[in-house]
This record gives sequence, structure tokens and C-alpha cells, in this order.
Amino acid sequence: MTTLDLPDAARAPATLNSLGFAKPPAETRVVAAMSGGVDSSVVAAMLKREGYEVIGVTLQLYDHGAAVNKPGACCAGQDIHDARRVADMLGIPHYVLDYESRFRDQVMEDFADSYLAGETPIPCVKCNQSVKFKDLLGLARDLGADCMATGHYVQRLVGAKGPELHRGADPSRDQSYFLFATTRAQLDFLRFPLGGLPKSETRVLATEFGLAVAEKPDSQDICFVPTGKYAEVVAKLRPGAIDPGEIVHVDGRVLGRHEGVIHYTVGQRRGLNIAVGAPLFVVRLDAEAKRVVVGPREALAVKRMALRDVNWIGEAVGAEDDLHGRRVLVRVRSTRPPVPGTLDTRAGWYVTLDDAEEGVAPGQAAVLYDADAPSRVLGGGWIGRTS
RNA sequence: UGGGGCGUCGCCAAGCGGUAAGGCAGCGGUUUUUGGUACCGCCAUUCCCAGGUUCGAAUCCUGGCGCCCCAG
Repeated sequence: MTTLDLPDAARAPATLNSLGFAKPPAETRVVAAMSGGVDSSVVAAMLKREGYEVIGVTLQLYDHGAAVNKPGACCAGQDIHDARRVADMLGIPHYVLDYESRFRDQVMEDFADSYLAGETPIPCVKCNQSVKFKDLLGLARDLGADCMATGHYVQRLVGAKGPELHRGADPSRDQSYFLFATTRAQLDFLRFPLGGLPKSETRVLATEFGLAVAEKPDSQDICFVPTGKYAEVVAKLRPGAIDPGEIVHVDGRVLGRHEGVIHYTVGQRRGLNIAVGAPLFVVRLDAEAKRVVVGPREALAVKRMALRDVNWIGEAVGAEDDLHGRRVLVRVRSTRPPVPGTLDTRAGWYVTLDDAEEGVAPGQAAVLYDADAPSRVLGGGWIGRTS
């Protein structure tokens, strides 16, 4: 095979480009998911600087008016303008897509139902899982892109058997917890240019690039809950569905009343309004009986949990049976270090932790990491019953 | 209305003549795209009321008021 008769520009380089394609950046089309924040703006700028054909896409996810005043949110109002400004400055095409109805159907509705069922949802994961990595990613393919890049702090490392999802290089910024539901097919197409950067680097880059958003605060809280009072959003989405009930101690005593199970989550301490000498925590929510069950801190210990809708992106296995007894590292919260545990897949998915964790709420995610390569995400599932 | 006990922050509670601990609750803040946790800060010029003793009282005295228990 020879390339001698081809013009230089069309010849594939001997090595892969930074996004893993065997062609020059100029011939690699990449869709940059731009939220309007610092991270994704830096991604777009980095890729542009490297010479890629970058197309910026920003999603309009929820009502403008309600969120314009909330600094640090993403994907509405001011943020869309910010994304546009960055794109204009970089000289890349930029599209704003109205995904409001999809976002409402696939993220907000689930959010409300989850709370009403006495669980504690993670809308960010649902959003990544549906709107961003299904809808937007599909659109990127339709645009003929070779890949889609986001500003997530996770690493996509190509191993002998294909791409693997790993934690962000800087543990204090790692966002792998929120991406456990990423499928192999999605991972194939995704790129995370910031995953290898240390915490402080992105803002330095943003300043170097002269991005207007360099000083913008990091996003936090749920993006579609502008006031920070998520219960108000649930009430708005499900009027009339919120019932008061009893607050009961694990020992059976009725200690008080509450204005709806949606106001609580397992592990919560504040807001109970009950003074017995020692602090009380929410141990369990019983939506059916409209009860909030509380108890001492010790009652929070959870060692075993059922997982549903498990996503497995570890090495291919013949059947779930092959994973039974597998030692893994488990993270039950984005801000906790993964802890050792064992999979039980004899009848459905379960994981048993070596040492109990506190505040493990149904509806949250248990993300699984490789015990032998702790940075690697093997997948995870939604937490069901715990004990 | 005979005897005994008690009345200190929303709840529990230290204090026993030297100028109001602490816990819980609450409020505010910090905290890596979720909830939560954790952490930090605030939270009785006043001790049921009124007099009195004392240099000085929540602490002693007197009188009220209010609870609780026993006896009726």
C-alpha cells in the first residue's frame, strides 16, 4: 500500500490524532457540547486550536425566564448566550437546540416521580443518559461528526479491548460517578478532553484563550431548580400529589408529622424539627404509608443493596453468572471514595460492601470500579432496596 | 388548699452567693454537576412574677402564680 500518489493534505498521518482518528484534525469533525460554562468552553477552544473542525451545540433545556438569574446553572438563558459568545469568538458554527420538551419528559418527570416514590433521584445522570448521550449524541452522528466532546472530568482510555471509562485524573474533580450509565456504543463516540487535567488547569486555559467565561462560577445544584428548593419544583410538576404523614422512630414511636415524603432523603438530619437529646436521621422513606422513618446515626449503616438497570462496561462476560462473587470498588455517592465490596448476581444484581456506608438512598447510584484498576469504571446501577 | 416536689432558650438540662455550661431543634454560611452528610457561625443582659437580704442572687428570705406527686 502506498500513499505516494496522494496530495499531502489528504494523506493520513502515521499516528492517530489527539481524538484517536487516523487523519488530520482538519478532516475530523467534532461536535462540542457547550453548556456555556468554563469547562465545555475550554474544550471547544482546545479542539479549535488543534485544528479540528468544531461544531458547537448548546441545548436549551428548561425555561429561560426562571433561570436567568441563577449564576452557575447551565443550559438556559445567560448560559446559552455565553456559549454563543465563545463560539463566535472561536469562529466555529454554533447551534442552539430546543430540547425543553425532551428534558422535561426524560429528566424532570422522572425527578418528580422518584421523589414521590420516596426515592432520591440524580437528575444529572438521567440527563447525561438520555438528553445528552442519546439525543444530542444522535444528532452529532447525523451531522456527520466523528465524535462528540464534552467537558466532563473523566478519561476515555483505549485499552486492548476498546475504549474504557476512567476517573478524571484529578480526584477532586472526578465526575465518573455521573457517567456510570454511559454505554459502550456511546463511549465509542465520546471524547473528554479535560479528563486528564488537574483541577486548576482549566481556568488557566480559559484565561489564556481569552474566554469571557473564564471567571464564571462552577455549576452546582440541580440546574432546573433555580431557588435551590427542589420540593417546590416537585410540587409544581405534581400538584396535589404530595401528602403529609407521620414521622416515626425505628423503635415505633410516632415523633411528629411531616408535609410530604418528598422533603426528605435517607441520611438527612436537618429539617425534621424534632428534638430528642441526640440527632435523628432519616433512615427510610415509606411513600405508600406516607411515613418518614427516623433513627440514630447507627441505623444508617447499609452493607447490602439491590441494583436495577445495571450498565456494565467492564470486560465482556458471557453471562451475569460470570460476575457473581466479583470483587469491586463501590461508590454510593459522588463525593465518597469507592469502597470494597462484592457482587452478587445469582438472582438480580446485588452488591455487598465490606464495611457499611451511611446515607445510602434508593434512587441514587452505586457506581462500580475495577478492584484491580481503581480508576476504571465498570458500570453501575440504581440503588433499590438496602439493608 | 393537709403533706411533699418543681418552675433556667422551642425541647432536655448544668448551675447551689460572684456576675447564665452543654445537647437537641432552629437559623445562616462553607462544601468537587444530584439529594444528603460533615464542618463553621448565630441562637437566654436573663433564670415564673413581685418584694427583700447582700458590694453582688438563677442561686438566700417573704409573698404570689403555675405545674406534679402523695394523702383525701
